[in-house]
Amino acid sequence: MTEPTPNARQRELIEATEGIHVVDAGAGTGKTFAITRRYANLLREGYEPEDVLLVTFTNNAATEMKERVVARCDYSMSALRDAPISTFHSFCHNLLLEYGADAPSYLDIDDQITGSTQLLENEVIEADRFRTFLSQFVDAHPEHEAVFRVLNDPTALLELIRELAAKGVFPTVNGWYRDGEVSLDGDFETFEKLFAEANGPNEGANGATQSDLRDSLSGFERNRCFLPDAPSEDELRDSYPSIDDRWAEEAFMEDREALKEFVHDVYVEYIQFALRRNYLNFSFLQLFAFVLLCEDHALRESVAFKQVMVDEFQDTSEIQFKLALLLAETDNFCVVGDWKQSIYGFQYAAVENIRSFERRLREYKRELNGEHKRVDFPVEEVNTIPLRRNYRSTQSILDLSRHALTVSATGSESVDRTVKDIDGLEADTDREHSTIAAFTSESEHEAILDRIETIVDNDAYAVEDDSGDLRTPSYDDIAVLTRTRRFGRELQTKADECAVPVAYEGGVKLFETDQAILLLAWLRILDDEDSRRGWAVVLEQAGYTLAEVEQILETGAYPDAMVAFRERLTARESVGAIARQVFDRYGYDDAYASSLVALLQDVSDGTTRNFGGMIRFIERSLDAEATHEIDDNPGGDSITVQTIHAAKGLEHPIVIVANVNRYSFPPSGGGDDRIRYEDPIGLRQTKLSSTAHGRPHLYDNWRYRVLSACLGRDYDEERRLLYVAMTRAQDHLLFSAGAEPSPLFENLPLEPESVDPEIEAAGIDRTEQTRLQVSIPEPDVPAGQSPHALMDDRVFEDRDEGRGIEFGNRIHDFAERYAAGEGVEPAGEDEHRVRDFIDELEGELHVEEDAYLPVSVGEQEVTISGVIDLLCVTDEQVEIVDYKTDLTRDAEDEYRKQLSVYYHVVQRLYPDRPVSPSIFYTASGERVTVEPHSMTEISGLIERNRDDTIGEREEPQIR
DNA sequence: TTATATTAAGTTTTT
DNA sequence: CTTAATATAA
Repeated sequence: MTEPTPNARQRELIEATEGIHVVDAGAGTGKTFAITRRYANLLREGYEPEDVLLVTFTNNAATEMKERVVARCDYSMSALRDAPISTFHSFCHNLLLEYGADAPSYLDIDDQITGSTQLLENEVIEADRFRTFLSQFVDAHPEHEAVFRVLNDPTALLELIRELAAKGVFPTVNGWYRDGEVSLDGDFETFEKLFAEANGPNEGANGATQSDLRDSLSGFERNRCFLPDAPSEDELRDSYPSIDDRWAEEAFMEDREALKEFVHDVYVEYIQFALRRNYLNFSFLQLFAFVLLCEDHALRESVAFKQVMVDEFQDTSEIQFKLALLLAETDNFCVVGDWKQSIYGFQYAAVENIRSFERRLREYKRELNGEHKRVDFPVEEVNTIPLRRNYRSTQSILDLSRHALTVSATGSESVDRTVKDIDGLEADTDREHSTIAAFTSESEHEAILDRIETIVDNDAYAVEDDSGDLRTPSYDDIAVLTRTRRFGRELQTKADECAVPVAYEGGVKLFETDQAILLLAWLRILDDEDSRRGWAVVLEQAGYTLAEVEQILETGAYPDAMVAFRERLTARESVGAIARQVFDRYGYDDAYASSLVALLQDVSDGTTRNFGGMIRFIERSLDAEATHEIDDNPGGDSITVQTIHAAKGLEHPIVIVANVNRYSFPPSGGGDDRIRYEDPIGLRQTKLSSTAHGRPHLYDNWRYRVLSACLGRDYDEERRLLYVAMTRAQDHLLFSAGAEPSPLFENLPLEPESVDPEIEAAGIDRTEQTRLQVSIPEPDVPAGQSPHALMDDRVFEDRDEGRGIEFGNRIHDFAERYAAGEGVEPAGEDEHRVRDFIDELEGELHVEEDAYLPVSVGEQEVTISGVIDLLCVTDEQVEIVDYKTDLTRDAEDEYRKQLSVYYHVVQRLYPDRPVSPSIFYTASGERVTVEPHSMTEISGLIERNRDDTIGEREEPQIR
């Protein structure tokens, strides 16, 4: 790809190598391009790579940056290998490895970070360790009993610790680090303002009506039980239209000493627990790096950089902003981001970092310079560079996307921002061919698939190609973006049934796959502890009826083959090896299986055969709904389905924003954490344990009730998500909702069309499964047919007019070997013609390619398989050749069916070029191109064929 | 306009 | 189970 010339703004960024710069880099404005150019420019100006810190959001981004920098400067990839182009986390990791041994001592913790301290990456394992820690903790601290009882989910505490760490609140052994405690107490003055805002009277038709706060406190006592000190609803809502101001203080002021003590002790002791077990989590990495840089002035000054750049600044947390400041030696400080695309609040990203950059910068400098000067450069002058030219989308898409940031997300919410307040982007392209539309349907999944089918090959949805021309769209050009992962999975299932090619991208719940369930069952069998449960799964899976399974479990008369298999597993050394053998046995040879093997091998240290531990790990992973990135890209021409989060940074010619429904976008329900840390009210518990009425009981915390009524819910991030989704689109943008669209959908300036999908939602039961055969040695595969099964058998009679199958085989054999370049000599006229024919072909030749085509027939999923004689592939096209030794062309209609199957297989392999199936008649040297049947026709042919032979081709019986 | 009942959900994911 | 938005009754 040739790099374009930077525009004026980009050039400003590239050349502004001194001073503080905030780059407001809108979507698709060539941000990465400009950053890498700026980096290269710094090197050109004489900076060494080790002078320049460039922080990215992900490791992938770091690698990509390096690659792009290498392309623009004299340094090689290996020269930049150790350059500080990395994520905050890996920077901190390296820093601690090198200088961090005593970092814990600044928190008065004696344990050290040593060379053997590992980064614990798997959160399921960490949760497990945390649970272990917590049960010990409770035993050791009976004084915390009252707060501990309040917890419903112990791992929520771990999440709280992560949150505190991300916000720079750290414990020391005897208290809190620096002014951490102030944050925990919250800020009453700020809260008072929120209270006043929520409590301001509303404007009614005739005079003032009650405040939002008074309104939302109606039913204050319904379905809950407060401690006796709580005011009654009548007391609380005594005055009208606003409640009495004194309630602000009454609610805010609360004795939280016990709570703070509890959180403190859990926090600091968990850090100690982790250090003693030689591990750190991602949060502690940043925590210790910050403490180290804060306290060790000599070290900070020695590692500080002459240049600091932070990419994706809208996704940084408070602690990361502060880390960046500590790492800057001068005011050569450049942050790049787009507040409109800040969608990682749940990972404690703080939009304010970029939205109120200057204020935070000054605030943090003051804070960090408290008793020692740590940020030794002026922060008064900040230059803002807006990147507004968008190289991705059409103007109409960009114009609409601004509305996303101002739509109200509920029926009642009012957004106090208008479209005019949003800085718009300007499209680089003049083309204005975009279709922007919205549709609703009772059956949304089908409606989406239906729409996809109308888009593909439809010039009304033409998309711009690399050279700026319009071309016809294919599946590849379409992406369906969803708020929740669940909808994407559902859509994928539906698409499989309707034979629409889909590639789901993003994390997969690995432990919910058949593979994992089966493996878990076998581990249970091996473990003995819960072997009945394991056997039940395995037997049922093998096709035994429930009654039979019960009987086998009763008598313990397990099938011999299974017992033998168990013995073989027992001999295995490691869990990884066991997993591999199980998958081999069942014929699982896919990405899920190999990921499972790798993961289990990884978490089990590769050596232990601790089945109990492994079973627990899998169970925990199931509980936690843990997801794993699986490299399962089938390739080929297929639509992309992914979450909006996963799509960030990407672009697609055609985007369908799907599932914009009530309860889904924005998602309903809030967290039910019992201990929370919220700005500006600080640390709170939603329930209180007390024996006020004799028995211990969990009371609702009336103060929290009032406080949270003042905070309300903020839907800004949901709007930004919608914005991100919309700005992924290059050419066309569609929105889809079901029976109950979200206000986000209804309030967009669009006129939704209600559609009735025509795509047949044929309730196809997938029969595809792989079973353990107990008496049949071969694993059962999907009902298989060869393309010949499609054909009318009569055509084979007398086909070769006496030349025979033997003859045909010989010619095929010769053709295969000759095409493969084996240097065989032709014998006979047919073989000579084959040789001449092959010699004429230009392109890459593939012989005897296996072809599998899944076809939905009625309620069944059937896989047609066959062998393609010859494929000739060039950049422009792909030719399929099937040799026929027939003397006549009488059977051509039948052969057409066979070639059609090959055609569809090959077309999926090479979606970008035309595919032409043809027959080469060896008897005449004639080559005939065949018009392939459509998939629907093929499935019809199979059905007809099957009906003729009913009863003959039954599913292989199990057992 | 306000109080109560009903409803239908249960995120997102990188390090 | 819990939350919060909305429909409905008063």
